[in-house]
Amino acid sequence: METLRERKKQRTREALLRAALELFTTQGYEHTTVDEIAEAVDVSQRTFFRYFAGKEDVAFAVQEMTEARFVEAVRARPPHEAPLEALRQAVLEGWDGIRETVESAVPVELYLRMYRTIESTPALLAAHLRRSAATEETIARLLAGREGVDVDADPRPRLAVAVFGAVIRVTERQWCTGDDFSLEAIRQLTASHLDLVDSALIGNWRSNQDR
Amino acid sequence: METLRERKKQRTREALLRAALELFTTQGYEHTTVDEIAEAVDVSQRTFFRYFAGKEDVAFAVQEMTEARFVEAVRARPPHEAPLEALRQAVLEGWDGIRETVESAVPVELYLRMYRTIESTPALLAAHLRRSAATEETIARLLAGREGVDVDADPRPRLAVAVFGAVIRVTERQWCTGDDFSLEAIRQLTASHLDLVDSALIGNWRSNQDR
DNA sequence: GAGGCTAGTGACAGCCTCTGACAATTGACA
DNA sequence: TGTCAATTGTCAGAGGCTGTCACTAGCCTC
Repeated sequence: METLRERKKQRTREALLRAALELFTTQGYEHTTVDEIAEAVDVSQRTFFRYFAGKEDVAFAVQEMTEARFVEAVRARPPHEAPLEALRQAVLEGWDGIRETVESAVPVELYLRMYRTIESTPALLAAHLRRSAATEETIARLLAGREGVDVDADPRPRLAVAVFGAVIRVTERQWCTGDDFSLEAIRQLTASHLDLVDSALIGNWRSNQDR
Repeated sequence: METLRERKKQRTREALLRAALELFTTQGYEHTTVDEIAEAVDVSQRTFFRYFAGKEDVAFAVQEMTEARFVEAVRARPPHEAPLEALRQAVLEGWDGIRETVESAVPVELYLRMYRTIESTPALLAAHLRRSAATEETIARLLAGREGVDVDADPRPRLAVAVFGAVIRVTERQWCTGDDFSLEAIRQLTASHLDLVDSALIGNWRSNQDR
């Protein structure tokens, strides 16, 4: 981003992104039109579509950054680590460094608000789940390669990653519907839920009601 | 469905459903317009929207029947059964009786084709995942009630159901991308994957490469 | 069995998302 | 400064979806 042109482009994109998230989180995704976003930044509607593939695309622009970071974190885990342990550490790392990951684009506070908007907007939740599925496929291939198994012949990598992803989704959902929207809260929930999986799968929930 | 009016309505709805699924599975979901579906049944576009909330809605009309059957199957499982065992039996029952569930609306063969179309169409896959999430919430409440725990205080019901759902999704995906589209194949895959979960979570995939 | 009532329908207009085509503008660079 | 290329605005249009309104066909009562 050296030339004036590139800087201008960067600024337009960022302005569109912030305006969009601000509008989405305040008046709702469905009740925000693309014209409105473009108008807020004072560009034509056509220009908006030159920067983002669609209304949905801009809603996930920041999530995309965090997902990429997560994949990289997994890739960077030591190879001797057990797959699920690597995933666990990678997510927790992700939450720890969420500020550095996100703040270059938008304030973390806006990111967290958007996170909740996604979860409470059917159309966005659907897109979020589809995106998660795609990420899971990436991770499954990553882990399979690391463990030296064929991802298409052995279903276990995909199964493990899918189970892990399921726990993450339960966590997200509980955080969004709870009342503590702090960063610490979701980090805590993530760790706690990952610890609970074994106990949950046993299914004898009545005996040890220590929670 | 006694009066002539009601029979006519029923026939129109069914005709729209079959025409839509036929078009979706042959020329693709995105490349099929609502006008086309309406035209195939010789009604106005407006009439289509009186029977179905939208293009997406008609694509899931049959899935909705099978999901309802699944929820009922879970509800009907003996109360002493462990949660995950109840879910396992319910899905397998679902596949066994899929003919009776579906055939009243469309041929099973069309249903299975649509299943694959959903999985390979991003927009439909997203909707499918969102719908699955909703079903999982229902099941979680069901199991929690059965086991006598509070679904909002104890995350384990939701965790268990989410893990189960994750396995089902991996199964669906593998079936759709495979080459054996038979009913028996998906039933077999379901059982096999459910058996593999424990082994997958251990994460030591290299040692016993018996699969 | 005639007439009123109502559900179902078609026709039309309009909003919103998204895309293609073309012209105008603005920065880059010699 | 003048030329070139990138960026943008304007216009047109398809497709999903909704509201409105008048009309028709089935149903119900007398």
